[in-house]
Amino acid sequence: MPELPEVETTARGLRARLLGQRVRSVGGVDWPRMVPNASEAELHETLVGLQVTAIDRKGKYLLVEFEQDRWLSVHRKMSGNLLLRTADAAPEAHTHLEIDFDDGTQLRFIDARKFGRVNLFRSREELVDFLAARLGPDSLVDLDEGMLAAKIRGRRGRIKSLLLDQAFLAGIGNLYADEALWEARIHPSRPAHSLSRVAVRRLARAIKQVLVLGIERRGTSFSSYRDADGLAGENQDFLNVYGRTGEPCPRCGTPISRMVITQRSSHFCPKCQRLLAS
DNA sequence: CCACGATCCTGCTAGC
DNA sequence: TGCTAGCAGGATCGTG
Repeated sequence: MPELPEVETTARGLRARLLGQRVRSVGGVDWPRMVPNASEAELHETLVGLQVTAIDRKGKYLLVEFEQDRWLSVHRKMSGNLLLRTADAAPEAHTHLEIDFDDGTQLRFIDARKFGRVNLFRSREELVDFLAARLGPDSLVDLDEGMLAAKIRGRRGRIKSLLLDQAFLAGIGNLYADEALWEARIHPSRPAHSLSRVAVRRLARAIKQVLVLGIERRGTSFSSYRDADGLAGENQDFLNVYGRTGEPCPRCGTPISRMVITQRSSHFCPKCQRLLAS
């Protein structure tokens, strides 16, 4: 599942190879639903001949800026990958969009589950409105203890649910939420407003830590995630709780528990992460 | 504000 | 071995 570290890793890979490249053609759209606001022909007509001027990330959205204030946003949801290949490389299954560049590089959007989405924007304002309607502050760039404390104030929902809410904080998904809560020793079901000031500080630091380490390890390849060059990350070798139900907590040895919160499995240590605690 | 359930998809796995 | 049922998950929308 691409979350912030996986999107950031991909953005870095694409930036190194695509900045300054000019679009030769856009095609391969075989599932129109994945591009809800443009047809393949519109994508091609809008982007052909334009240079890539920036690659950015906001939350889990990858953003590509072209000349003439044109933009693409890509959300990979669960199984989507963006891969750089040469145009004559062997085709890959589940490819739903191909962008060819002047130097022979081909950017492929590959997504077995077809949940991913690509959107075209014709101005920065359109893009900013789209993102503002969906995303809160970025959990890597904007997060600090004071901001988190202010946002948590008065929120009675479970802390795990809040961390998964992209309008609350953008970029955290199920895996990094579980890892951050374990690191901060906070039970995922704790009502957000019940966290002490010290606990909020631990959480802010833990979120930053798991995201930064995730990026240093080039993402978590738990299932299908690959970077722009098709390589797996390494963070899956360092997980403390996610997907480790029944295995010993690395801190105290207690078997890791699993429970469902907001329709999603949560992994935590029942001893280190008490429901009634500071 | 908050919880819950349904929806979208298909690869994978557990179980028979 | 071969089949099937169910799970996995991010975002969005509807209901209570």
